[in-house]
Amino acid sequence: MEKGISKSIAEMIVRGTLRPGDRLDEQSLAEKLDVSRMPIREAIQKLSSSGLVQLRPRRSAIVRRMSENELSEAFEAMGEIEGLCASYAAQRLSEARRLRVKALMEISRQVCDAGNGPEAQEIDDEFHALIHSGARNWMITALARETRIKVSPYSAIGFIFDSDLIDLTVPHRQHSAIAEAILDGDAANARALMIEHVGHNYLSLQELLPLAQERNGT
Amino acid sequence: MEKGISKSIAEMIVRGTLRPGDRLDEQSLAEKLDVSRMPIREAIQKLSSSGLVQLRPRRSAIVRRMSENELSEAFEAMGEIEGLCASYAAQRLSEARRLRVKALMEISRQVCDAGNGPEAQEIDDEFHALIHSGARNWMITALARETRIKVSPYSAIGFIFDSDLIDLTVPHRQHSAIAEAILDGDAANARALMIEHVGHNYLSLQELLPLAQERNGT
DNA sequence: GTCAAGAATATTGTATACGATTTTTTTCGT
DNA sequence: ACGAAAAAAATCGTATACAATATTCTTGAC
Repeated sequence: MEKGISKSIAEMIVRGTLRPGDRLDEQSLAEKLDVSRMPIREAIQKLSSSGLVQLRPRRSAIVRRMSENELSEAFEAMGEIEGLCASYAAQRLSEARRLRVKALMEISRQVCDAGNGPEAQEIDDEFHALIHSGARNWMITALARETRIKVSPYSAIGFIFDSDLIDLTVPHRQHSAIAEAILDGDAANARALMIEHVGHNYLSLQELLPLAQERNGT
Repeated sequence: MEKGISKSIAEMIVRGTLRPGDRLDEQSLAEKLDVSRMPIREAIQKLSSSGLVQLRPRRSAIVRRMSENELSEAFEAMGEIEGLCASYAAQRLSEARRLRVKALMEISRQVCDAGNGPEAQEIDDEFHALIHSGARNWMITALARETRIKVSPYSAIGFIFDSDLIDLTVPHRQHSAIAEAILDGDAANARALMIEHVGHNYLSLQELLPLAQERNGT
């Protein structure tokens, strides 16, 4: 693990080990990852640019914390970006990726029937990543990925799919509809369905966030 | 200038003092900015995340260099993002910003008549920044700004408006049309015109880049 | 018992130092 | 004179050290 300090820290944030508002103490991180403070500092700088971490001069950096408004706007932005990806993908998806989309939806159906939450989580990740890269524009792909990462500390990752509160058939049906539009080459529909999908995720999150917070004691 | 090392370096890149492919030697930068290598290293890390700088393990970082394909896709992405901003701005622009847009277009007309290149450059910057923030979504605004920065080393900044090869009335007319659509609340039109505008900028750039390269000896 | 001020502690920001790796220069053989 | 190998120089990556600032703890007055 010589080469991945910022990734290690990013993972702690995305996985929820470090939660929004938590201080990133350089020394304890240095001890935990068994390097000196310098690599930690550089990693934190990088993470601040990627938006996961908030720098405060002369004080500890903290995990980025979003207000309700900011979170709302973040999801609005994510809807537009992912919608853009879906629209492009509908027009440009490679044959290899078309096949993968079809296979993924079949797997998704089975996982959904089995009620396997963690697996559904992974499928959701791959589905969106597939559409990001399917846009066939490295910068749009990068924007979509970065946007997802910024939201991830608040988003589903780690507990939404994990809980019994969610009906797995809902995201599955939405994914299916998006996949169908993309495979049909219906760009406008793919975009609209994706925006709706992201919006729905935001509503789910609003319901579940309070529960998660009381469970963790934020 | 105690607090702005990464900004200093970013400016050198955006202004063209450092050009794509140039090495970012830590020691010489440290001497030039009169600090030790540590702050320089951290600044470079930050810039790599923002996309201006390309990190190469165990070798000097260099100013990000884009292939023709990458540049083309970058402009495509920029068109979509700025188009999105224009679309949102058409629906949400605050009264203060509406007034500023009107004032800016009047100034633009005068500057255009006078043939003042550098001034036209500044107006272009403010016009786009105004639309970015006019979208009233901090994340979309941030995405648009970052995208512009990433492209800036290749983009107009520094020599397009400066040259006699460009007809200042073309961007002026395009800006006017965009402004009109936004002020009319015509989101679809505002987006379409903005995408066309960015596309036109890309075409101009393709004509001018070879000239700039031979002038600078890349 | 509570609040404030000052001392002690902890933490960040930068400099210097040194080992590791890469790049350049030199040297030697053909 | 040209090319390859080895030595020298330069440069990056990390550790340690120390100064500057923030935070916490202690002490004392009301």
